[in-house]
Amino acid sequence: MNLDEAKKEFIAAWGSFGSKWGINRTMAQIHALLMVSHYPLNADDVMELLNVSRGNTNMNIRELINWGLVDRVIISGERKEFFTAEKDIWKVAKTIMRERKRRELEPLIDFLKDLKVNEDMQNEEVKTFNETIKGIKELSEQAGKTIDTIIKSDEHWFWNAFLKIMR
Amino acid sequence: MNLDEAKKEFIAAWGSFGSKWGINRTMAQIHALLMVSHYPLNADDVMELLNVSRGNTNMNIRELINWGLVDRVIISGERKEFFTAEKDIWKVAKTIMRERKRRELEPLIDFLKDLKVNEDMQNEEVKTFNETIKGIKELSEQAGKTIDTIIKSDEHWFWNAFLKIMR
DNA sequence: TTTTATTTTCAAAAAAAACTGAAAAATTTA
DNA sequence: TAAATTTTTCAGTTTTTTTTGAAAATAAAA
Repeated sequence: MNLDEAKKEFIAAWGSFGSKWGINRTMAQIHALLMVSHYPLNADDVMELLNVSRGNTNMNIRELINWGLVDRVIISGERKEFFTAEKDIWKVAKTIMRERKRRELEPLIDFLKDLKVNEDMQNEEVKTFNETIKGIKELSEQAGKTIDTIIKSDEHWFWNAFLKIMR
Repeated sequence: MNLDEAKKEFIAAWGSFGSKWGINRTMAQIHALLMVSHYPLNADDVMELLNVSRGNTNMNIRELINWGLVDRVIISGERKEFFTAEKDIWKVAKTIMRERKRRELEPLIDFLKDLKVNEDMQNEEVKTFNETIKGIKELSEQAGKTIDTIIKSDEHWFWNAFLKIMR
């Protein structure tokens, strides 16, 4: 397989994988394109390579920047803005975990904190409900702590430690 | 807050949380409804409680059964089928991890195995590309192994072991 | 300042996903 | 067996999400 074919396939696969996890296809494809691009690209490059409009390109790049997955790059002598993405997948994974925690897990935990039935608390059904919610809240909190630990950790340290425990 | 209000809020929240992770809202809501229901429910119950059509109810329940998140229950004397969902969130989480691994992670790993540029392999750009892909493949494999370990493990053993390592 | 280049916005269009409801199929009871 | 009930299917509809493209805003150059 040659480089261009391989890149194309990777971009398509990353787009389809992302869309199964609630990330829109174009955003995932732009991310993939920048991850495998040796040089920073500008908006026109992205438009041409992925066949998407200027507006779409602009909005999804901005969103990727908000996620911390893409950075603006200044190239001297160039008037247009250029963009790059981190290539170290471990760092990428940490960024995604941090953001999903902040955007989705933490709001869920806050919501669950206030969700308790105070009436008729000796009723079996009420007890079960409160326990189910408590279980979800605790699992979410534990997941949040785990993410924090992973984010702070060095890749090799983390996996080695994990494998040791798991043995 | 009373039980019915709390259930309603939980169902709405679970639906919205699910849809951020690529699960359709109704499917997540049916799952939530069954998780907090003290008794098995039939299709008519679900239709009425969530205000959705019979077809929608049927398809999403089937999908939840495919995921292993909902079970059919036979109630003697009843002609209709009834449904329940596991209430232990740890078991639920393990089921979801196992299924997402099987449906999404493993296909990605298989795809990445075949994705290698063999032409011009001393070229810097080709080298970088192959390394990026290799990194993604290795992280995915590691994630897969971690999921396998979690699935096999007992909840308390897992968290205790994890906390010990992480300290 | 004016002109040119670039980026951003957003209403409208297109595409994708989800949902409905009634007919068909399957199952159970009589 | 036929009748009654329940479940499933899926073409058509609705809703939601994504995308376009042109105008407006911004920034840089002349």
